[in-house]
Amino acid sequence: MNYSKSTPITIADIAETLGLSKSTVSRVLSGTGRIGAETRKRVLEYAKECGYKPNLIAKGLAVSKTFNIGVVIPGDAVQTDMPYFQTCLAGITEYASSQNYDVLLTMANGNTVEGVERILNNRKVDGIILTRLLENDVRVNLIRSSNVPFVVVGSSPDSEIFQVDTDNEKACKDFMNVLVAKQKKRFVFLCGSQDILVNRSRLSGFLSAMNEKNIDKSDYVIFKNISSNLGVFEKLDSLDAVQNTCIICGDDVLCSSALDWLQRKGLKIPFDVEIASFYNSSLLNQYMPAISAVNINAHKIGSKSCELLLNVIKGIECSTKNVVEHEFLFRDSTHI
Amino acid sequence: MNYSKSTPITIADIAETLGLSKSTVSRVLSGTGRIGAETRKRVLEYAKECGYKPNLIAKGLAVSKTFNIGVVIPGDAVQTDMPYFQTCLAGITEYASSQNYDVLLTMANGNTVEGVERILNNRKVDGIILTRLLENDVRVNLIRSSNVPFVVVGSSPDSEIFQVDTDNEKACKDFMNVLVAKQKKRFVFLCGSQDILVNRSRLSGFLSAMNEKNIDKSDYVIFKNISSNLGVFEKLDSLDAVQNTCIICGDDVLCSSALDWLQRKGLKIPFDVEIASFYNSSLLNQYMPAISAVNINAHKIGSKSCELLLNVIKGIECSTKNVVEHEFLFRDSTHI
DNA sequence: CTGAAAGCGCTTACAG
DNA sequence: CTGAAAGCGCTTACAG
Repeated sequence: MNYSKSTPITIADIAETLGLSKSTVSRVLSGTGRIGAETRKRVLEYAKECGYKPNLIAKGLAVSKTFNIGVVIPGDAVQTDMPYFQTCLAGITEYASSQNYDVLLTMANGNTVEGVERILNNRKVDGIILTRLLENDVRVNLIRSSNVPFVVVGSSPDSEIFQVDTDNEKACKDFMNVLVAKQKKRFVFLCGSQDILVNRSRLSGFLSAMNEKNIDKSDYVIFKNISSNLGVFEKLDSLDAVQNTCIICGDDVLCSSALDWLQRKGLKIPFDVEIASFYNSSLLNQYMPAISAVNINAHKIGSKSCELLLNVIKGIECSTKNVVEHEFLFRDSTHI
Repeated sequence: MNYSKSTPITIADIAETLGLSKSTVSRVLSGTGRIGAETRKRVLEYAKECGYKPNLIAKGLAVSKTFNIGVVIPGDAVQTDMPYFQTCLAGITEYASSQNYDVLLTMANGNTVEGVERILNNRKVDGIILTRLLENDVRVNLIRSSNVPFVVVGSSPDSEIFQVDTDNEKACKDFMNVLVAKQKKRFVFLCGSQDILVNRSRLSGFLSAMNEKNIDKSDYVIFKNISSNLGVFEKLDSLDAVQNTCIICGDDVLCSSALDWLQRKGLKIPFDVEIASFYNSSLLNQYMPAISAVNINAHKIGSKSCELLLNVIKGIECSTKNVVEHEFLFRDSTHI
């Protein structure tokens, strides 16, 4: 009965060898209730000595908690989104561990409930983080009706949903304002599908800056709903002159394509044309010269969302909108 | 006491309303022990009717299981590795759910024990999948001494470690054999760091094919330990003639760089030079023409490793080496 | 075939 | 400040 490996030590063991009751041992170990200084010391010392580790499952059963949070990430993330979600996930797991919580992972393909349903039925989590909200997301209804607390990574117009995101509109606007202030070039804005919320925000941000700075409509052109490499090529080919312009890319995929196009044309950055992106991911890391971009702190978005969730779980009053700061990277691809 | 939301129904509830003992209800619900047909029917029907869901935590406490597996993925995976691990993870989670298991995720940066230690201390998993083995991996010692079953995604010389992987050497050898049989070109092999096991295997595979087919040493050249874009450029620049060669890339990053170089030089694939990669990931998806490559089934590696782990946990005798089949994609970048 | 009881490892009123 | 007891929701010998 002494194989420490096969039978981890329990509170009962400690109580017995110390001649105390389980209640007392439990209380000092969980730091609750008033305990004699001497007793506390003995228990603490012995617990450390024998390497006692509480059984969280048992504790959970007793207090109706799991000390797990469920995280659902898109299983069908295209290559581009992945670095974002992966970094987010890193932020989440790090914060979770710091609070002695573990992460139960579910991958959901599209607007599918299975994974979330499982996690809910199995009752193995105290709360859920949803990392990509969809239009009419069936999963939020499901989670809601289960009464399990949840937060969303991203933005939702639903003001009752706890959410954390970057203020993309403001970020893009401010970024453009800096650019506009420092130079007089023609802007070409390449933007992705307007079905995606973040692309809309970026477009709004761009436009706000143009309006605020009174940029003449003839001094910028916007291409939206671009969805592919070829789309970018096509749009850029359609320009009468590209010299002396600054290409603004809605995200780093579009930016890669644009860079590809520039290279084929033999145009030099930033001399012939300047270029910048509204999202900086590792996709852009390789490029020389370095690309100016808005830098979104995915890691922090992750940890913040975890912190928020844990607070909601604890019943702490939380604000529903949470924004994490972005930063600007003005590098060699622009004259700033 | 009737708020179905706040208090999920338990076995005790069922037993009471059916006038049975908890034991009996438990037995029919878990399908163990002999039960009267009539009783079984009543219980099953009522359970379904009231939407009974077993509390896995409680069950786990009773039977000393968690119905969770821990998966540790590299937190510092560079962009290239990520699609591989992400796909693997998808395979793991899918198989796990099919067996009513959940996945506890840990991200480990490099040869770090923290995450694994947590997962072990918290005793929330029945087994662990390690998705990137390192030289002298401290984590395997840790896991071993904890007696928690584990399997590794990848290959290890340690024959006591349960592992699942593609047979990279064989894959590359066979791939080259096909290429050699169909054409007479000069081969240029670009290979990554020889500190990484998989790169060694690929090199061996390449060499085996060369030897087996009696290719003269003057008909191929090998560049190893290439670690960057520039490395590739440098090596390729050093060639006296590149026309009429077939470039074999050790992985898809090297391949991207090579493609980049070819484009800059204005060389046309497959007319001026052919090219193929020993690993096909989404990185290569974009290219026109499509790149011939060895296709590694990461999803299957994931699901297989999960299946293996679950079998090991059950105490089923398992073989320690497990290989999952690869396939060849001969596409337009080669004349096959 | 079914039930009463003890147990998994913890917590927490309730007494004292 | 400490302990005996009941409980979290399940399982499983042990009887019958």
